[in-house]
Amino acid sequence: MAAKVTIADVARYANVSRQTVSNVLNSPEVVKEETRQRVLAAVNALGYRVSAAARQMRTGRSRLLAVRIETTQDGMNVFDRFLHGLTESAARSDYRVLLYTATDDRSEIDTIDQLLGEFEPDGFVLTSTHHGDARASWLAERDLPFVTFGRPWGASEAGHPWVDVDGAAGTEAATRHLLGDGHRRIGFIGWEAGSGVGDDRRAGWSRALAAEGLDTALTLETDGSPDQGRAAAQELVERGATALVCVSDSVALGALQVTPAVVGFDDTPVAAAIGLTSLGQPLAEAAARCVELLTDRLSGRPTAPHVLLSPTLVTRKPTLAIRKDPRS
Amino acid sequence: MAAKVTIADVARYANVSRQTVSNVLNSPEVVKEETRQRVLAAVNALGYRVSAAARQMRTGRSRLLAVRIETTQDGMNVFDRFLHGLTESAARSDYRVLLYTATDDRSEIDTIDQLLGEFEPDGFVLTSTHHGDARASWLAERDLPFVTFGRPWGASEAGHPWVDVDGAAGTEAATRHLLGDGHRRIGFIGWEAGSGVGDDRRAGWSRALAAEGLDTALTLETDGSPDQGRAAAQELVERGATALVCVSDSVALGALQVTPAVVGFDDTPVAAAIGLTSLGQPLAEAAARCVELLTDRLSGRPTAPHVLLSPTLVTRKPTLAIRKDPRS
DNA sequence: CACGTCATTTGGATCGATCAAACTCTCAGA
DNA sequence: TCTGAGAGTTTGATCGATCCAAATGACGTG
Repeated sequence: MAAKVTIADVARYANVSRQTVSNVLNSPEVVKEETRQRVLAAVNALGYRVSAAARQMRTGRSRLLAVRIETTQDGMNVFDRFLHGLTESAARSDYRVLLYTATDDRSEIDTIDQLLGEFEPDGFVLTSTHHGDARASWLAERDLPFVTFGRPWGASEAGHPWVDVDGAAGTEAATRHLLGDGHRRIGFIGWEAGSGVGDDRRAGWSRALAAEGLDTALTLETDGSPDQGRAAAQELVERGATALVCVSDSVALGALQVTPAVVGFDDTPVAAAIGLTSLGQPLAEAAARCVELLTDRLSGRPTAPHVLLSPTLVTRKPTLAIRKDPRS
Repeated sequence: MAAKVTIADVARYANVSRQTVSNVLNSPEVVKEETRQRVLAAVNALGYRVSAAARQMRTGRSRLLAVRIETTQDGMNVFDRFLHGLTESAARSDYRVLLYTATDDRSEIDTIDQLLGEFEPDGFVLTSTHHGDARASWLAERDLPFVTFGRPWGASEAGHPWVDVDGAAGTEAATRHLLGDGHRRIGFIGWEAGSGVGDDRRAGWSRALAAEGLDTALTLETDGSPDQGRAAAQELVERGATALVCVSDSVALGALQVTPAVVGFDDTPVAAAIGLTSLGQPLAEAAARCVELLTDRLSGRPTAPHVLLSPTLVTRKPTLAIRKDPRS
């Protein structure tokens, strides 16, 4: 294990003071070019790296962003790709991602509170925003830097930077795609009303149909499971639907057992596997924007209030469908 | 933003010295019970939390574990669940997980080197071990604490703690399961020889067949894609196979388009979605064991050299199969 | 009653960086 | 020649915890 190289070692090696080394790294413009070169050479020669702990102690900045890692449920989600993008974008701005877990809003707030005392992350990224999100208001009250991936769905939580993907635009595009294929009776399988994300996605579908003067009555609510998706699809088909737009790939998976003209949401690996047309979120970009909004705020730059990205329809032909006679 | 509470504040409040507060938290046995109570009360009253930075500065311990977040490829992997388990287990031992990305072994080593200089993680968790893994030897040479999830496949990399799931035991169980269903000609679709994981999984299959005196010639190598899985399945079925054990769910997905008697590996969401029987890894436990091995080593306790866990066969009935006439 | 022992508590130094303020030159202008 | 400004560099203090060595106090013993 190489001995720790401190700023004092570099200073000695380059025949300058500690402060000058610090200046070379943090405010190079105040240092004479010749000195700067000499110090940089010393830094390289010794393999010096600033100690995050020491720097944090003095400046109060940790260069850490904290993110909650979500529980995976049925695994048909999008979080892991977002997290990967976040880690990469953060690294590009010299930030690192610190993970934590929580079971609900309340425990997440407790964890955030604890982290603030111990590791003092410079910023937080919240995902899965929802109506009456206690986390956002908690952070906002304390004036702590954070971004949400997911817009604030309640009025009271507005006013913080966020990044989101335009679900309504997505389902609208999906519905138009089905209209283009000649479908006239297109249903929507959603979640229970009241979820911001779900309602938004339903709105896009109904907007597209309304624009054509078509029936927007063919919609049902589910708990999001494939089973309920299948049941809902069954009923909607009986009521005359020939195609279905779904609030998620999970629901779409069930629907696909009833009819092939189905569009899902999130473009999960499952969609790719079974040939389900689905709406893909630009997750790497969403993550990059989150980091951008946060780091702008952290370095005092003016920040965009929010960013709304568009999903992309990924069209596929179903390769798998319900097996009528399950053997083995 | 609540003002920072330091150990000195607590000391003043409880009418003791800083050191006594520190002792209450770190070596309670040297403090008189009554004092201990008084200090703890002060800690609660003020909401004191140790500053990780200050502690690290003095002790050299960061209470951080660093893990590389893998790229997701086709998303049919297991890493996100492992990572979640790791974060939870780490938190239970008062460690936090720090993420980083890397594109290959070399860049991962560079990143680790950099992290060591800056954030000084106390330990590392390496995943996706392989033959001639440069990362493990690099860390071992420097005597840095790390665990791998995945055993060391080369002789030279042995000697560090690891946690792994017994792939051979898994495929052996899967093969026996198929034998129990009456199959006699069971094929194996694997990866190119030379990958430790892949060879191990093939070995379990061949062991089970050999034990019954059956033919172990029905095996092919692929690049792991569903397409090649499908092609391999086609050929093996033509050569007489009635059932197939697969090295991954991805390959199995392709194989399932040829015959329904297929077993995959990893029990990914895709397997659940399409009703693919698959071998599930005990990821939460694997993660917990990784943390255990690491923290044991970090606190000087004797550590188990390694841990080998068994996968579980999750049997399902295919709900989806190849669609003969793809409409829409 | 002085003294050693043990349990408990304390003050000062320290980790490695940055802040704030002071210092040293050099050079232009009075 | 002296002064002042400005560029460039240095010194000392500080962030909040823990290490170390030493002080304090209670208690039993010869």
